Amino acid sequence: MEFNDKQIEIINVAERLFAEEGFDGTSVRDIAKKANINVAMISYYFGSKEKLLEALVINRIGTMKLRLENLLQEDSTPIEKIDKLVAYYINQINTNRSIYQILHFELSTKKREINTDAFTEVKKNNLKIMESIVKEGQLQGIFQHNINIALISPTIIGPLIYFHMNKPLYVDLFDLKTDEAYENYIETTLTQHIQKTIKALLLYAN
Amino acid sequence: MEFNDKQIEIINVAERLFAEEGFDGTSVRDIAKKANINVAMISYYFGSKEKLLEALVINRIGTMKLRLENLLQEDSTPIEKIDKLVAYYINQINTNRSIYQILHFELSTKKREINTDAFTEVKKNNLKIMESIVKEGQLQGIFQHNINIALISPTIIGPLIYFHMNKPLYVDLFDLKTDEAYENYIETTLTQHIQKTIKALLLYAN
DNA sequence: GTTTAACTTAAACAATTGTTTAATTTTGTT
DNA sequence: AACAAAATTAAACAATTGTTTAAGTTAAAC
Repeated sequence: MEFNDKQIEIINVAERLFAEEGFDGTSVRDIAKKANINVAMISYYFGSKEKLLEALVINRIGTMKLRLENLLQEDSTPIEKIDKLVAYYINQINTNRSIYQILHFELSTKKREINTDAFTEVKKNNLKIMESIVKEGQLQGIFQHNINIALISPTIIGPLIYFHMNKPLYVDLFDLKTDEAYENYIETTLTQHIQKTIKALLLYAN
Repeated sequence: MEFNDKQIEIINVAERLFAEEGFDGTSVRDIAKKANINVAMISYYFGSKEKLLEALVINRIGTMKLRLENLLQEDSTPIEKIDKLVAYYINQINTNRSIYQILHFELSTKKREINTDAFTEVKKNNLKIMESIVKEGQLQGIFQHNINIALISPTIIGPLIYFHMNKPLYVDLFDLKTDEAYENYIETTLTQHIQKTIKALLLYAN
């Protein structure tokens, strides 16, 4: 599906508003106003508000496909690969924060039936990559063997999501007065913490 | 604030619907119908839909206060305490799943301004308890020292929340056909994984 | 038994919702 | 310049929203 400039603008505005106010908390008139278009254009271009959500989801997931294959081909150690993978995950979620927020809400509620197969596919693909890295480390005798590989992704992404969910708390605890300080904390301290956690699990846990 | 039976029933129904459909996705008529009361009763008892949400939040957080002090007083090892704490966290979130779902959405969106100070307080209290356990372990020379204690809670709760968010994925991956199998997986395998993760972090990471 | 307060109801309220209509303007093609 | 298609608009639409009203019923106090 190809979108023209106006459609892209509508999608961008919708993404921001759906993430900030929720799908049901956003009216088509809100979107129209912020996108400087007439309300009717949403139905005209997308058919309905719900189909706009679909278009948004499909469009964003399409650009979300991880290109991690190069991580595998590099001749770095499994540990280095884990570090890179974690950093990549975190960066991925941070740069696509809005759509993750939207999708996670939609996944958790029974309200709408949006097709998240593509989202699931992305996750299953990530799992495969994780699997190959861990097994390589196990073959080399570095990583432990009793590892539930499918639970590693939640152990990486979960803390980040939870951190975002409780932004006010952590802004307070770590004195992150500006958005920049907040983002910086995630990129440095939180990323390192998660890397350390995953490596500890793979290297030492029994 | 004391509630009579009818008010409690309204709050219970509202909790379920707000969690399942979102606050904005739930109409007062939906609540009234499921609670077998007249719509006007909601305004009559709570003032407004939004104040019903407030009442719900306050009421639930009130019963959420952790009683973990006994964990500290017991003469068990720091490692045992960590295991117990993780299990307690997981149980806590599972038994209060709906209100957590609601609160986390409200925390992530700018839509409404609900007072989450009590929620923050619960978390800060949990952090204190975590701090005392970790420091005890460090004093005994068991736990590592370069630990960011405030990031341990996200490392426990995050994976669980993420697991719930992606229930369809994990039901598929682990073949959890019934709700019972799903709950059982969390109580056993996921809990153990998280315990293992935290212990690895505390014992071995550097 | 009467009075008062609390509860419950159906109906009405105005505002907002997503969507459609029909008319007009813009754009591109010949 | 003439035409057709696409884009844009304001207005209208029916439905749903949260809340209020005013009349009614029930329960408790005296």
